[in-house]
Amino acid sequence: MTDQAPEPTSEFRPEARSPRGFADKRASQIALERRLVETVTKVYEDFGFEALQTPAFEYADALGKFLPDSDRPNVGVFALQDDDDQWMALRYDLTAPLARFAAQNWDGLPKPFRRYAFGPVYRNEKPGPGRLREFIQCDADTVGTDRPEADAEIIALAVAGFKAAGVPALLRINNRKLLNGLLTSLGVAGADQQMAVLRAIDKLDRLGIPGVELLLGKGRKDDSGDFTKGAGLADSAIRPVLDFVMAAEGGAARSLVLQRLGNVLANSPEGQAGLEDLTRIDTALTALGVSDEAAVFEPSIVRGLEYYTGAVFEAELLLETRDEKGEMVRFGSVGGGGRYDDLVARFTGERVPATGFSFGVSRLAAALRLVEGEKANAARGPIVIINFSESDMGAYFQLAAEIRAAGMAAEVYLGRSGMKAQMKYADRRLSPAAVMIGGDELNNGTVTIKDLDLGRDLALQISDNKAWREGRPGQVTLPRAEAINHLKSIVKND
RNA sequence: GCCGCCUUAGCUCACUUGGUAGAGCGCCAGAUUGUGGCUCUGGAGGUAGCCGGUUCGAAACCUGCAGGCGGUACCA
Repeated sequence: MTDQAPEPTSEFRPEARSPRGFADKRASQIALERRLVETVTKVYEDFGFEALQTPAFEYADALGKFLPDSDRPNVGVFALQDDDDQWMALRYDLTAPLARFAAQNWDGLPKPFRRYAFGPVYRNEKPGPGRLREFIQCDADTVGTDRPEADAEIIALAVAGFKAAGVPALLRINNRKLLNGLLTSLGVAGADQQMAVLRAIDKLDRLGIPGVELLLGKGRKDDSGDFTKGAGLADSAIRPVLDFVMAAEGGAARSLVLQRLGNVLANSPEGQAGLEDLTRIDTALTALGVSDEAAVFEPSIVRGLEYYTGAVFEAELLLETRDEKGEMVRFGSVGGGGRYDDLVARFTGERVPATGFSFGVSRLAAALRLVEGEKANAARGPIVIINFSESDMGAYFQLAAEIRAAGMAAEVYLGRSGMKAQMKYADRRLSPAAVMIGGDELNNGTVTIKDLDLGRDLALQISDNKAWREGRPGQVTLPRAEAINHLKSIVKND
């Protein structure tokens, strides 16, 4: 075989693409997500939560109701069968693994057990904008106390987390007991009808009162002509539900919402129990310094249907987000949580009350990028040492090592392009400075340092190319011994 | 999952009733022996999402599939 060239026709060339719903992240986004995780976990630690990491995979039965069945093992989760035939699945949140961990280690844990966790979770479902199949969450949970004050503390924690991250957000709080009490007092008994009513209530923010009214009754036809079957409530039952849902109208303070709900739920014992919980949450929140502007009661918050047993809460972003075309982008909630008293019992049979909050790091980062723009979070590059000649490589590396030892990032250009391209490279990396050690500098014992930010600013006033080139804006030549100090002063001014 | 719209260069988009493709931006190079911007010049880059059909001829018309967007359902 003399011809070693590959035969293009017989070669398989895969298309370079990322899997649907999975995305690459570049430096600026990683930095932003890291910043969010760091600030939020700091707040969690200040509240006395300890770190816990659990694996990305769990046995599928530990993840709860989305068990892979033999026909469709991958609905909702990414599941695979281990070599011992057991089904494993990638976690879809951080709460189910916590329940498993708590059940497994219960006797050895200090109780109540307070832990935080962060990391990627995976959901095998239809992706969309701001909705990926892999994303980062950051959770804090308290396991082992049924006090409403534990819920209040979790809410205060979430509020503090958003505040520390510099993100304006509103926490909206409800209690499942209110919803259950309402349904019972209206005589809505069937599980299907209960769920239909809850789903209708959940859509208040999107469809408004008229839409909810239709969904509670016969049903609703949407813009695309699709018909959604309603809950089929009688008119006499729809009215109290609407009264209930409207209790928070007009940005009412927490105490006023409680008062209004007291009237709607006057003859429901479970509803009264829920109101008692919320009253204690309100008292605790006030003591913790969480105002009515930061956290409100909102009876239309429902969240997951078979999961939460008491308080539920959701965080809404108070920023106007627009995409590149200036179109409004609707972000869903950027965090949520609530009380789940039955999760650990799935493993032990013993009811262990628990409550927690999940901070939607990826979604929040996506929203912030839209608001702040790509450039705001752009990562700075290293100081770039221009490469003139193979034979002087030693001088370049020596300086690079010195710069790093002084605590700054540095890199010797290792491509094979000419000087112009190297300057362009440094520009594109957003480097603070480029350093030149050419023949002239080596002969004279000097270095030439160009402040790229300063040069960029000066260039705005120069239109003539010759003046730009010969003026060498932002550039100085100085003794080699002064290089580090000069670079320090440039980097410090960033 | 269901309904609707869309898919042409890396990106944003053109191409009068079917005659095998263009622009702007970006990228690379030169003008400028060792200088990122500006300006000018040149260059690379496309099996028109994929498969089939209609036709002498399809980017354009039709079927199917895939992907994207919007709505709806679901959302631990």
